[in-house]
Amino acid sequence: MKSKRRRSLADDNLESSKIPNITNVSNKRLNKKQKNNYDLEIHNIAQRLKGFRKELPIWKERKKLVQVVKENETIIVTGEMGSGKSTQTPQFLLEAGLISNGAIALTQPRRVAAISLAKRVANEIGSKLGQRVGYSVRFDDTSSRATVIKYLTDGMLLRELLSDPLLLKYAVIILDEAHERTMRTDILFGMVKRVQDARKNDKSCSPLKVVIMSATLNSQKFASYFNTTMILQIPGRQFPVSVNYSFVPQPDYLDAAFTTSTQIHTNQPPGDILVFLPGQEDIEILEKLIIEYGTTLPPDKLKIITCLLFAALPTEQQTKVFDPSPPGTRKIILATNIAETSITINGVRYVVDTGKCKMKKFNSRVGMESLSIVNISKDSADQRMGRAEEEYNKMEKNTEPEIKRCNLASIILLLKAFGIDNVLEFDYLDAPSRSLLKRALEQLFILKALNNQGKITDLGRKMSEFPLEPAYAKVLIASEQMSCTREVINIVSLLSVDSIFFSPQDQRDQALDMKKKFISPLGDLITYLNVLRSYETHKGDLDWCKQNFVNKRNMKHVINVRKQLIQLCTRMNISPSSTCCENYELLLKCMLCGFFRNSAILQPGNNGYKAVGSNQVVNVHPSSTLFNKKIEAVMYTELVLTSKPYMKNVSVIQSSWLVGISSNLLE
DNA sequence: GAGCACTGC
Repeated sequence: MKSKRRRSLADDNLESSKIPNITNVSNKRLNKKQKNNYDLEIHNIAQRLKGFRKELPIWKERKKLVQVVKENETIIVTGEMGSGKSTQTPQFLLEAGLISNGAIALTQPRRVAAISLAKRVANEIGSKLGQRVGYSVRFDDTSSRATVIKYLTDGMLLRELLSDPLLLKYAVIILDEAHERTMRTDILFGMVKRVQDARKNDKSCSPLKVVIMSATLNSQKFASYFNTTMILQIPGRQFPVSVNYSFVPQPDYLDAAFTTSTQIHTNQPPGDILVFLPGQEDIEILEKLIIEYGTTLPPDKLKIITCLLFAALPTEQQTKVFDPSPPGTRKIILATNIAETSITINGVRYVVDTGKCKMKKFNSRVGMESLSIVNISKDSADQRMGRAEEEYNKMEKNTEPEIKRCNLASIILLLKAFGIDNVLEFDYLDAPSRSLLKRALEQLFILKALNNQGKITDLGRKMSEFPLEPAYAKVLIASEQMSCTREVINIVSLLSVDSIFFSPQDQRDQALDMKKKFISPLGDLITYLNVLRSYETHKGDLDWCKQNFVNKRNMKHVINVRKQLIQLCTRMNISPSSTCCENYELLLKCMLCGFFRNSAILQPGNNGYKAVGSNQVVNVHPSSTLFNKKIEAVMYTELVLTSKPYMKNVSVIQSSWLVGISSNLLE
């Protein structure tokens, strides 16, 4: 446990709040005089920002940076947050005239980061967003032909590889936040190496420069993987931070978090407290404890207000953390790791870190995912800033990369679509285990995305075009023959969010009650369709959503996904409006084309279900509308291991449908 | 009759 002064959580955007953002102003409605004023203002802002740029630690290194990029194919740049590397590196290269034959791409693992960096840099070079500087994230692309500096999510660059295998648009690719080791960045490492080689060997192509940017830890590993010795270290900014450690490990982290925060409250000067906890349950328990403690405080003490922060919380409640604490109060924010990278809160002076987080692991043997509480890595702790010293030394240096612990089916299909036939021998920075790879290949083979030689099929190539897990893409393509594409698009979109419902703990019964009117006897998938239909009848009205415990933010995402899938289907000559009307039997049969392995048969007696593929005993999750319903045969989209193996998103099927199902599948 | 870290296309 520790408490300390905390620096801003923002990376390179320390001053962005002080800068008026005018990049979103529409130019169309301005008259000529206004237009001139507007251009002048952009110019003025860029001038003012020049001062800020010169104060960044990376400014002193700019000549060296440009020189090493000129002299090397690949370089590693390390630097802590606030060094300015993400905003300045592309500008230095641009100003040095290094990119006459293509643009600069800079990838980020998160959308918000890509967007805010692009806005910031657009202001700095005095350009309108979407002109010389732009960004590209899912559902939102502001880049144009004029764009020379493009910020994009790692997933977007992966998608661009499908249509532009040599990335010829770009002269420089910068992979930022490399230490985070998302599955997508890990694949990009191998792919940019290949693209670099391919362009070197093809005299008609210009060479590709690669810059890997990461936190200081582990730069050597990147250097040897990329066969370079060029590591440029940028000093970070200095912040007055004091770290207080607990002398002994804390067995009960929740109790320790409670004691530490209340001690800070009684002994330390005003300033808000941010507490990192692994999940919603702990957050809610600790809130109760703190509120109770608050009632015991003498009237002359600061009052405590609590704020909760986790991803599943509706947006209005999330934004409460940004309200400044009223005079005479101290705000205690109880958060998951959403506050580690994604959200910046002003006014926080103390951080209490339990050092725990939840991590998803995929068990390839049984094909189940589970979520467990684990110790965070040093990378993470540094981000959260320090913690009990003894425990810190015991921590793993880095979080285990995603590629070693997640389901690889979709990423393997993408590699196959890139023309990598032998995915076992792909040049991974860290290779995933054989069993994870085998499981992914098997799944793709069963879906007929791969043939028995492991080569990608026409169907597999089509599937890879969709931003969906392979089974969903398969169902979508199968829906063309079965004339139910409209319904499948809806279902697949609805399944793209964690939950379309919101159920606050204190209103659980009301939430369940409101859900009843949507319930279909055929199970969860058709129930979701009913919710979507009603949501659209009410035009997405916020009050309707609240009344019915429907998560508006997630529904908006559903609508966005649907729009994208409709566009993709149209482009691929799959009519997105073909409908089975309300022939749900046909619809569920179609879903079975992707999920036939995910079916289970009710066991005699009270022994749950037996999964068809693996013969293991599985149970209907209590959140399902089919819980306790004793259906003869069911199909599910997800199997999770918690206290038992549970099936989620469960539908009624007939066991007779399973006979000969694989011969019915698309070739 | 259980349990819902966080991203991304």
